[in-house]
Amino acid sequence: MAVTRRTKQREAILEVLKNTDCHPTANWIYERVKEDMPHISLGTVYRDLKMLARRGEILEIDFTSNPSRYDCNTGSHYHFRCLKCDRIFDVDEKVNTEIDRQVSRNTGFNVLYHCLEFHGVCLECQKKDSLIYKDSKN
Amino acid sequence: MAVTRRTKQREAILEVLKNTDCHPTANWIYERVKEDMPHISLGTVYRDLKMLARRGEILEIDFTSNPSRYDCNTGSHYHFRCLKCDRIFDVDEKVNTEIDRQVSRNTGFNVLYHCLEFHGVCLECQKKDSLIYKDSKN
DNA sequence: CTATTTGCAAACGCTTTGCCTGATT
DNA sequence: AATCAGGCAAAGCGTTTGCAAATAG
Repeated sequence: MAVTRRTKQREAILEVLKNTDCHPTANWIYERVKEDMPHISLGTVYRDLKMLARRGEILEIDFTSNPSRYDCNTGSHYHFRCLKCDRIFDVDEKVNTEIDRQVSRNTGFNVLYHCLEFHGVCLECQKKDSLIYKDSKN
Repeated sequence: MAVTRRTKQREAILEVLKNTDCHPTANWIYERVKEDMPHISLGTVYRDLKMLARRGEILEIDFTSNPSRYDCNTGSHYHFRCLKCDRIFDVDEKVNTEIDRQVSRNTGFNVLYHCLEFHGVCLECQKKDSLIYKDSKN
C-alpha cells in the first residue's frame, strides 16, 4: 500500500527546485535534471512533481495560465509575475486572512482561502529595459 | 486594415456571455450557441472570444488552471471559485489598489495590478451538500 | 522477491491555425 | 469587388497515461 520510495530522479528534481528562486515549469526542471541524468523522461518529472505536491512537499502554483509552476515554499504566500520575462517571484507580504472572513460574511460563500498574484515588471527587466528574457521558460 | 464586422456568430456569443452570471468556458458557450446555430464551430467561438477580449469588450479570466473562463464584466474586480461545482462568481469587494503601491515600495518591482481569486464552497453546494455540479463545465 | 517507479510513446484536453468558401460592407 | 470572418480539420502545446522493463526495499 503506497510506500513511497526514494529514487535518484525524485531527489534530483527536488534538488533543482530547491536551488531555484523563481518558480520553474516542469519542462525547465526537466532540462536541468537532464544535464546530470540524460535518460530521465519528461513524464517522470511530471509524475514526481504531482506526487510531491500531493504529499505536500512542494506547491503547484495554480495561477495565471499555463504551464504550471512549482514552488518548494509550501507556506501560504503571494507571488509576483514579471510580464516581460515571465518569471515568478515570492512576495514577502503578510497574508490577509481577514479578507476571507469578510467575503464569507458578505456573500454567504464558505471562503477557505484566496490566491493573489501581482503583475508588473521585475527589477532586472526595469533596468535592461528590453526583451532579454522573453524566451526564457523558467 | 482590420475593420471589425458585426456577424451573427459574434453577437450570439456575446449574448450568451451576457446572460450567464458564472463565467463560462469557450466550450460551454459553444454548446449554447449551437442550439440556435447548429453549424457554428468551436474554432469560431475561440477566435471571437479572443478578439472580443483583445478589443476590451470582455475579459478572459487568466486565473487558476484550464480551461479559460470569460467574463463580460470588464471592470477590475475579484472572483470566487467554488471548489465543488467549479463555477466562478464575481465578488463585490472593493479592489485594493494601495497594496500594489505597497508591494512596489517593498520589492522595487513595478507592480501594475494584481489578480485575486477566493476559493471555497458556494451557497448552492453548501445546501445540497453533494456533487450535483461536479460534471458541469460552465 | 515484489511493489513501486521508470522510460518511452501514445493519447489527452484545450486552444490555435491554415486553407478555402461564404458573408459583409 | 475587396476584405473580413466562418467552417472544418489538422496541428499545437502542456500534461497524463498504459505498459513493459528496471530498481528500491
